[in-house]
This record gives sequence, C-alpha cells and structure tokens, in this order.
Amino acid sequence: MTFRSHRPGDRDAYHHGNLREALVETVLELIGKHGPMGFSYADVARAAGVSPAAPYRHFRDRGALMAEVARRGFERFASDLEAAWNQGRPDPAAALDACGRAYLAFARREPAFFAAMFDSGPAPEDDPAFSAAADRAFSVLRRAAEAVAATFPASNRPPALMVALHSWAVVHGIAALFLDSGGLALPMTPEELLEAHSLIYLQGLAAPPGRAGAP
Amino acid sequence: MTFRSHRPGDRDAYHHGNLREALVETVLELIGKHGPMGFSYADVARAAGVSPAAPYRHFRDRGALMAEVARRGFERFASDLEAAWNQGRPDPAAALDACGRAYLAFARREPAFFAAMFDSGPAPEDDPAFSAAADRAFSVLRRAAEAVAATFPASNRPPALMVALHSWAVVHGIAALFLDSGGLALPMTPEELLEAHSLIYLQGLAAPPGRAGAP
DNA sequence: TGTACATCAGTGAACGCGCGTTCACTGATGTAC
DNA sequence: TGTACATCAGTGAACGCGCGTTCACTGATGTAC
Repeated sequence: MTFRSHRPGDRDAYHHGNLREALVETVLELIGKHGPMGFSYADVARAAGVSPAAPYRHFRDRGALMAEVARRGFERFASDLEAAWNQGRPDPAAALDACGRAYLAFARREPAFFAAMFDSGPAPEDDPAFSAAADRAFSVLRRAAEAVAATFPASNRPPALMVALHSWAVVHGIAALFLDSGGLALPMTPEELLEAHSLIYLQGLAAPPGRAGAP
Repeated sequence: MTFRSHRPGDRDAYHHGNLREALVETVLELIGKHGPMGFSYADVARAAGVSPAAPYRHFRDRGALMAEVARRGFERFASDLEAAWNQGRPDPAAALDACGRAYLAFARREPAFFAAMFDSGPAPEDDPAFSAAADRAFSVLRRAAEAVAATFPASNRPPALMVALHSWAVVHGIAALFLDSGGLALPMTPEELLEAHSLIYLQGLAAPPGRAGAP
C-alpha cells in the first residue's frame, strides 16, 4: 500500500485528455519563474507531474510546445487588441491609443506569453498556425491605422500602413525597453510616454506638409 | 610523427595571451550561425580549437563570456552613435536622425553583437561593466535629444528626456520588428520608415500646443 | 444492462550523449642574476 | 650572453548529471453487439 498519486482529479485526470492543457499552463508558470529558455522539456513534464515520455503524446518536441504557447499568446493578444479597438469608438485616434495601452497591458500582465511570443529563441516562423495568429494580432493594428488615416482630408492623408508600422514600432519599443523597469528610471509611466508620443505624432500628421524642418 | 596542430600561428599562439580575444571572436561567429543561445560553452572552446578547460582561464562561465561580448558590443555601439552624432552637425535634428540610422546600421551590420546585447537570455544587468557600457551608448541619444530640444523656443520646448525616450523606443522597435525582414514585407526600408517618423514627430513638436486632437 | 474488445494516454526503465567543471600535468614564456 | 627558475596558459582525461528520446507495457475509457 504505498502512496501513489492516484487520487481522482490528480494526474489520473490526464487520461481525460487535459494533459495538453496542463502542459501549456505549466510552461507559462516555468517561463514566469525562469524565462523562456530557463527549463528543459523534461522539466515541463516533471512540473506537470507526469513521466518524461508523456509530453511526446501531444507535442513532437519542446519547440512544438513553445510554438503552441506562443500561438495561444498571439490569439489572446489579438483578442485584447480587438477589444481595445472597439470598432473605432469613440473615435479612431482614441481607439488606436486604446490599442497601444492594451499592447502594453498585455506585455505587463502576461509577461510569460509575451516572452514566448517575442523572445523565444529560434522563432517558429515556419509554423503556419503561429504565423496566422501573429498576423491576426497585427492586422488589428493595421485596420486601426487605416481608420485613423481615413479621418484626414484626402489632400493630407497619410499612408495607413506607415501609420500602422510607426504605431507598432513605438509601442513595441516601449514595451521591450521600458516595461520591466530594468535599467533607467523613467520620469513617466510607459503609458504616459506612449500617450505623449501619440499626441505629438498625430499633431505632426495634421500639420501642413513641408513646413517644419525645411531650411 | 602524428599530426598535432602545433603549427606556429595556430593554437600555440594562444600562449601569447590572445585566447581571450579568440573566444570573443568565436562567440560572434557562433551567434551568427546559431543565435545567442544555440551553442554551449564547450562548443566555443571546440570552435576556437582549444580544450574545453581552456576558457576557464579567462571567463568564470558561459555567462561571463557572453557578458563580455555584450559589453564590447555596447562600446562599439556607443562609438558608432557618437560618430553619427558628430557633435550635433550640421544641425541637431539632422544629427539625431543620423544617430537613428547608425542604430539601425549597427543592428544590421553586427547582428551577432546586437543579439548578445539585447536577446541574450538572462540579462547580465548586475554586471557593472556591462551596465556602464550600455549607459554610455544611451547617453549619446540623451545628449542628442537635449540638443534637439534646445532648438525649440523656451515657450514651446519639449522635455529632452521624453524626446530621447521616444527616439530610442521607435528606433529600437523598428530594429526589433522589421530589420531582419522576417514576417511581413515592408513598403519602405526601415531607414525610410524611421526618417518619415522623425519628420512627423518633429513637426508635431513644432506645432502650436493644444490644437490638433482637441474636440 | 452486460461483456468483449479496440483505443490510447499514460508509465517507468533504459539508452547514448554532450554538458559543465575539476584536476594534476606540461611545456613555453619571461625574469633574475 | 647563458643558465635557473617562477609563472601561467594551455592539455586531456575524468567525473557525475540531466538531457532528449525510445520502447514495451498497462490500465482506464469508450464502443459494438
């Protein structure tokens, strides 16, 4: 009568097909503790309470598991951005701002997902499901930029894709450099920094072309 | 008379104290081939043609070697930025733009250094030499932003640190997202994207405060 | 409802491997006299 | 200039370890009849 972990609801529950979910959850915990590279495939199995061979039933190797985590991260990310966009309400500029804040909020609230999505060593860019999820996230930003560009008079309308790329770059740069507050102390929050940038950038777009900066 | 690698100029030259340099060089090659996490400490020794014990004479462990590579990267990076700044000539705005281009050029020309500096797994942020080198690089951007801010009339002068942080974030975001041209195809080069941003941003700074974006 | 059987998600032992690290050593270099 | 000696950057063998992966297996689940 030795103690085996055969209590119901424990690992026997894995026979019901939720080990896949449990492995994803476990990876998020491990990323939180040790970073996206700080654990082995065997570590994941151990932390999930299964034998080292069990994960092979669900993921070909560690990379496939990490790609699945990154894919799910991009899907949640896309949902957050979509919700923040809120179909452009109350107005496109404000809604684009909300997307930027949602971008930062996601990176702050889900650092494990964020690391899996952007810092995860060899990028699984050839995984079509991963790429599709990433595209879906970024297409939200693109549509938002298009709506913002459409608010400008046709004579002075900026290229929507350029606006999207600028927005994306600045918010990603802020997230990458300043969010974990490692390094220098900011005189303002990342959100304030982003909002100030939006105001300046939109004012620059609205300014009559070819005035400032000309000799 | 077996063939041992004892030709002069080969590994015997390491006795003259250049194994340290050779290891750093080797790491850069390996990062170029396999990314900053794609090789072991023993791999470095093997690639440099020495025994696996040899590197321990120069670096406590793999992390110390990587931190040294990152530190040197930041020093070259700072030199590049400093040269691009060129003491603010021909004018601060143009010189700040040059810094941005130098930032992108460095990331493009030295992807191995760049990866060691920014993507290198557990950041050696507690290494004072590393931090000092990173600070030196970023202080160039800060001084440039100060000079740009000083060109504005006192009544409409933007906070210099904010300008520095915006410039840094956008160029870093562009480098991180668009430089290796993985993912989506850009309608313009990263340099053009950055320059367009600078123009818009400076125009926004120059615009009379509190006009655009007000209800 | 009950029984026989196919399915399949897990076990756990085993493997070969390369890792990081240590150790006593060697032999070239540089210095003192 | 020559010799004796200290220094020190390398060798190479060895270690224990945990890795990724495989394999035959087991026992619970779901289905056919």
